[in-house]
Amino acid sequence: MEGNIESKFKAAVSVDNVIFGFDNNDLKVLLIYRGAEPYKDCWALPGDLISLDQDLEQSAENVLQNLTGLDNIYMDQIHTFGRVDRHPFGRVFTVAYFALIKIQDYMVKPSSWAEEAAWFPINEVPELPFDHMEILAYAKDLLKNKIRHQPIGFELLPKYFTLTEIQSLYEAILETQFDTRNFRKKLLSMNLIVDTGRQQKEVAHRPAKLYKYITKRYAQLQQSGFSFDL
Amino acid sequence: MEGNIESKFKAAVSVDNVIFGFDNNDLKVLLIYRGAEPYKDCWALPGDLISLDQDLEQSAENVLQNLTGLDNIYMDQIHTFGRVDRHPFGRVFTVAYFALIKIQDYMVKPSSWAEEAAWFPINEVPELPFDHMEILAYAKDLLKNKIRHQPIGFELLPKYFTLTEIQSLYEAILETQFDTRNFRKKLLSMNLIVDTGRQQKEVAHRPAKLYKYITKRYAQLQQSGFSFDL
DNA sequence: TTAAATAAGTGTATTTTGCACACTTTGCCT
DNA sequence: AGGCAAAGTGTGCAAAATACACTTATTTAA
Repeated sequence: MEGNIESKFKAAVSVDNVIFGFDNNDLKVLLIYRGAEPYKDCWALPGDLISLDQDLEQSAENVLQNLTGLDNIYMDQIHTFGRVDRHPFGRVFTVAYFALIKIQDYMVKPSSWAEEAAWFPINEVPELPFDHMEILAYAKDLLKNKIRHQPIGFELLPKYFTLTEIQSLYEAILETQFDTRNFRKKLLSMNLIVDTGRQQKEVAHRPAKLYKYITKRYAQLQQSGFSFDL
Repeated sequence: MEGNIESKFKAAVSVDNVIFGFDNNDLKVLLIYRGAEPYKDCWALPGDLISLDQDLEQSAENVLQNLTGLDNIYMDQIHTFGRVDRHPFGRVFTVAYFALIKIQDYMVKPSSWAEEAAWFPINEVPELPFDHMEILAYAKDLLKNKIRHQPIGFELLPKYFTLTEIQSLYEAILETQFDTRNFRKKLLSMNLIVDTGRQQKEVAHRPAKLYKYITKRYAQLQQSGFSFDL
């Protein structure tokens, strides 16, 4: 390293993840219970300081991986927060990410938790430390916008899902109601999901057909100028 | 400061601005000619290291202000770049911003330049150092998406503009052609711009009407569930 | 076995929006 | 006065969005 950088410019940089899940018609966020200062014994967004030999993206993935044991997850950078006084121990910038996970995949192996963690319905999140409330607000907003223009809702659903499930996912996130017939017509006309021939089991009513999302299809369609919209 | 942060986490953070302008039917970017190492004597995005007592947003605004003398400019955070080896002198994260300026306002007082700077048409940008090419690509992309859903195109035009000007702005950024009649119909139906009664002067053909953008109107309409789309 | 309960699934008519398309007007210049 | 250059303007057709209500499949309890 030839021309070193003056220490008056040196700050810490962290990543914070807003991890979304969907379950029982509720959009949920995964929070951790802080075991160390500052803000010990508070619920907060999972995050970590970035060490100098780690790429930014990599750090965000590591936080997720350490917490959930999951890999190959949809993640997206949200925004970077850098108020001078946002951290009580010194100057810390934080780069916020969001991740969408299939909550069912995660629930089955909670033994991998490095720290105490819990899912909170998006409207029952406790007061969060630092500027995490602001980060969460940004994340919700981005999710709302993104889900209408990109087929990312499927990341929150199990591999096989019903049309009712995806509709209520959209309704939960966008905080609106859709007409069932119109919603289905539009969704199916995009040819991104297919009927698998399977059915729901063990429900106390007419079982719904199970569909799956065809990842490749979207990539193909995009070439031809197709744009997702719901 | 009670619990200090270990120095193994300390990196530098900079801001880099992608400053867009529109002139002569061309979308342009403002680049500076670097007078210092690294990459001395290269054209690059204007940027600066953030000092510890400065908020992130503030730093981005300062870079713009120092370069152009302009204030109250539309700016937006794009993305943060944090590859380990992106800077040859050490670990430097950079937060990229974009700014939209009325190029005419700027052109008249180039004396305020702190460094040598020049406008480059977006398709004639020279090879840029660091990951600035990647940053520029992100910025173009964001601009393309944003301009279709938010009335930010006006930030690139003079206070009074013609319908032809705004159409060619959209055509330049989106790299498409619009039908004049349909474009005008849609734009005018949003009630965001009004005919000022003024006219173009000193053109060798029928002078066009001059319109202006009503900032307040958009805020009002948003309340009523209106969404901008072009 | 039958009836009730629950959610799944399905079609049509109307309104709105998007899109294609070509000629006339205004003012300047020579 | 005639030519030039860009501004400005309306209609018809096709596609998409919206509003709207009943039938079907399965489980559970009488």
